[in-house]
Amino acid sequence: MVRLDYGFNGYQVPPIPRATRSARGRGNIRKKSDSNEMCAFDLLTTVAGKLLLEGKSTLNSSGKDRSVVVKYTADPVKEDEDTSLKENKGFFISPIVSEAPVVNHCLSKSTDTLSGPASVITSSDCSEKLSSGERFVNGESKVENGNCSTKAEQEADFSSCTLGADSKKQMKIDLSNDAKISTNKRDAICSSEFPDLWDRKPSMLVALDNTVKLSLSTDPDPFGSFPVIRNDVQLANKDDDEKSCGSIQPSPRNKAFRPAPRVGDWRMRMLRDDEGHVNVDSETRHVYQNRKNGYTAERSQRDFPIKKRKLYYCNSFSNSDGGSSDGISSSPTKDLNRDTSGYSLASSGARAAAATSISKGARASFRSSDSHVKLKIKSFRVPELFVEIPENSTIGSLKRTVMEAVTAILGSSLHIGVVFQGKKVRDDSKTLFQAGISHDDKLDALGFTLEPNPSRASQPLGPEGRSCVLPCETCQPLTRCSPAPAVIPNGIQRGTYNVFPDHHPGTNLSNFIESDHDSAPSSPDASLERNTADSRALVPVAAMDAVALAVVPMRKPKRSETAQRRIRRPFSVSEVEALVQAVEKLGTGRWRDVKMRAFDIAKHRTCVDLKDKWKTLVHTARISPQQRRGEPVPQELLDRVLIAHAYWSQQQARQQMKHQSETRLLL
DNA sequence: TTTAGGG
DNA sequence: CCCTAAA
Repeated sequence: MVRLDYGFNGYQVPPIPRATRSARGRGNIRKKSDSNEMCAFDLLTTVAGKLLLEGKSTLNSSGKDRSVVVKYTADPVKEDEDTSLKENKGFFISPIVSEAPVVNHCLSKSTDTLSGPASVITSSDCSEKLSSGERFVNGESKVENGNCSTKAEQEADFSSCTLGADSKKQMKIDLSNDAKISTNKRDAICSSEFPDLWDRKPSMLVALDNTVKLSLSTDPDPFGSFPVIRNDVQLANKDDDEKSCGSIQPSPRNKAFRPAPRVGDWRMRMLRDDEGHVNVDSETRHVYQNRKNGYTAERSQRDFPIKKRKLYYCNSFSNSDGGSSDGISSSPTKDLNRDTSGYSLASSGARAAAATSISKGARASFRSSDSHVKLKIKSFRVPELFVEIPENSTIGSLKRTVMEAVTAILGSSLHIGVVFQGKKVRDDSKTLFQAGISHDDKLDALGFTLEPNPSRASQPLGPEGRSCVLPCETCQPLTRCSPAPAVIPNGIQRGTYNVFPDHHPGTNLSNFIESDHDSAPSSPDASLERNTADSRALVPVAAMDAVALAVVPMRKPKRSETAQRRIRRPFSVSEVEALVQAVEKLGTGRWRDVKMRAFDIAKHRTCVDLKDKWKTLVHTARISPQQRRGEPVPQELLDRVLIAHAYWSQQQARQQMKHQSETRLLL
């Protein structure tokens, strides 16, 4: 080891022979993975639980203030079952600490705007434009038997709603502030009003209704014994990717309401509910098994989202026939079906409820006098996603994995599809009026779908190539049940898919990583702690929303194997800092070492990424500050970049000179 | 697989 | 970020 005095104090010049280095490095890696901490509870094969994204959009570039929280609740009642530990696990993406933006329900006071129970507001509801003169007030709303939809009473603002009046096991959830939802057996919310909407065959999801339960503190059997993935994602697509509102408020403490900064913001909440089901579980479980030992956590997680295809999402619908949109609307209901009695019964009950809520939700749409069609998308379902993670992974890695799974899906592989009166509306240039979407009475025939980005449609399916694809046809039937109510922002007419800009807000995972890096259950966990209770409270809400949920996830059956482009993850300042420091020490050209040194935990940062980043950093440092874009990097760091770059460049040159002279001598 | 570069 | 040629 030689220490150079030149330039930097800690420079090491001893480029270890490649072979040696590699060997050493690999050894280290192995060692590390072997020493992974064991989790207190087994996460076993899959991440079964609910994914709940709340608060600011995960898509926001300001992804820093969110964290993934893992919630685990032991279920005493089922403790005797080996599945008990697998239940009640939930994942939440929540705003970190006070950053939590949010208002539980951004319901406008306008009587024109209707909202379903636990409805989520989208865009304009919160936009200044629409909300101007309006207030989001906490009120109370009650949904009673057979009436999950909006009624006069719901026209009032509320941050809470009550479902199901009578029931022994009444569940109450604090949505926020003082909001509460209490609900009980499915019957309470089931309505027979729109049975016709559900005369399709039950899907697997429906079947699941019997086993998937709402996870409430009073509920002994929250999720049945099936892995359930529930997520509730809020997407925001704003011009500036700023903060958003209209998210469910998990924490009562967060009372501050942040109005969306811009008009025309388009945000929607994606909500996905219990999708797991027995078959899926068993069939996919093996997928999660690790192939090799050494190929554990680190590996699987690293490859997770994109290319390695360990992450894939699909519909759990059996899509047997008659296309079912069920997945969506039914899911929420499951939770409400406390009664596991009869499958059909439960199913029908669920359906009824869903139908009701939907149809009414649709009615909520209205046409304002100013020729604007106002819709409210209560929620969107996110295609099911599976996560593979070794059971000996740390909670932190689990969080990251889930976060990546979610962001990978939301950030790069979805776009919006519009379904109106059973048909997909493909012509983006057509106006709402031309499409007939402006008629109030037809709004309930309007639905939105989240579709995989065509260019990256093909996703790895099950291990055996088990298809998880949901036929496009399925979307048809969905229409009716997907009255995604939402206020339509100005931009919607232009083309819905714009809703998901490609540059998805830098889902910045670095936070997690960093936090994890710090190994201090700091901020994220702290927020977690706080939100835990609240998160739990949210569950019901999600369920509710799901009921009203209208969008059907669907996936194009086939598509070229085009590899999916990785989502963009801008380097955070701290990452840059780490990179700079590592390069100062190791020099350029040793990216693998740099990676191991500074980004060992950041699975998504490959040595190539680091190399590229350094390249751009050097470039950035050379251009004028005015020309720089993105999150500003402290000048101090840029200076170091230049210095280090100059130093190592020179070093490299010298090395070459030396080499040349040596060969010359030999000759 | 890692580097190094171009795109 | 991606893709590749080289090593």
